[in-house]
Amino acid sequence: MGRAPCCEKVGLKRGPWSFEEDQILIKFIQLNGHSNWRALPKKAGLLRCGKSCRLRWTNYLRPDIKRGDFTHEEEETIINLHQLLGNRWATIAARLPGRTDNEIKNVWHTHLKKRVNQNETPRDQTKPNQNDDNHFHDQPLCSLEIKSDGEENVDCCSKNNDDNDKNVRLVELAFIDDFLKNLLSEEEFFENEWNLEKDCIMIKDINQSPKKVEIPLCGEEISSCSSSENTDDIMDFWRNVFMRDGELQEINII
DNA sequence: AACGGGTCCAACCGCCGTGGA
DNA sequence: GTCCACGGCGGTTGGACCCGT
Repeated sequence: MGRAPCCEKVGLKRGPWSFEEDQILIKFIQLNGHSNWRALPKKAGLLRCGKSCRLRWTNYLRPDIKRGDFTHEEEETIINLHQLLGNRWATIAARLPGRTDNEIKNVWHTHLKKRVNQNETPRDQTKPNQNDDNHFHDQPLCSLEIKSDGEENVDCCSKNNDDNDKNVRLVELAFIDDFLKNLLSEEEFFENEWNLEKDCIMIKDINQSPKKVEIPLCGEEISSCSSSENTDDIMDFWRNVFMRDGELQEINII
């Protein structure tokens, strides 16, 4: 017996959404939020399954969705991040406010993939796994050392950075997005300004100006961190990020 | 105008991770 | 520890649209 369907499909409408359905969904979410997608269609009076409602909202109806053609900068960002991250559309989308993973996935398959294939040089083709979506995982870009006394040291992107600083920078940015999203709400993440400093991320909270929060990038000494996160939390977070994303290639017990 | 092939993109499907009971 | 519900994600599909013949 197969897995039970995500929702009772009998009697539910499928296919393209009508204008009226869109309006019902928008109004309901504006009034009540979307804490429970499964229950939402029933409460809102929509003959759709919760998943369909969530998809419609996140990919089309959300007020912060940016419509229209991708800019050249956005396309370059997608190409660069895809080269590093593979088909992790949600992570790539996090670097492009207003763009959805679905949209990025579509633009990749319809435009960018062809362009990248056409622009490939013989030198690129000599690199191993160049065309493999997951080749990023073949490269140990980060390491975590756990010393015998319990002290840990996350060496962020310490490898492969002599020959490609740009790529390393992009990897850092991808990690930082995850990092900040873990700390901030979605609104804070997109509204607040943040900069990558030499040893830390500086976040300028626009709602509590001129407060700044410093978050160390690596396992270096934390001297001026005003965040509520303590060292252990930060180290745990980075370890979890690396473990989860598969980037952690080494755990050295010294 | 009609047809057929190619392209685009919204929507669906199924799997996975997570958190609560 | 196990089960289940749920949200999120990436892969895929199908229909609308475009364009050349």
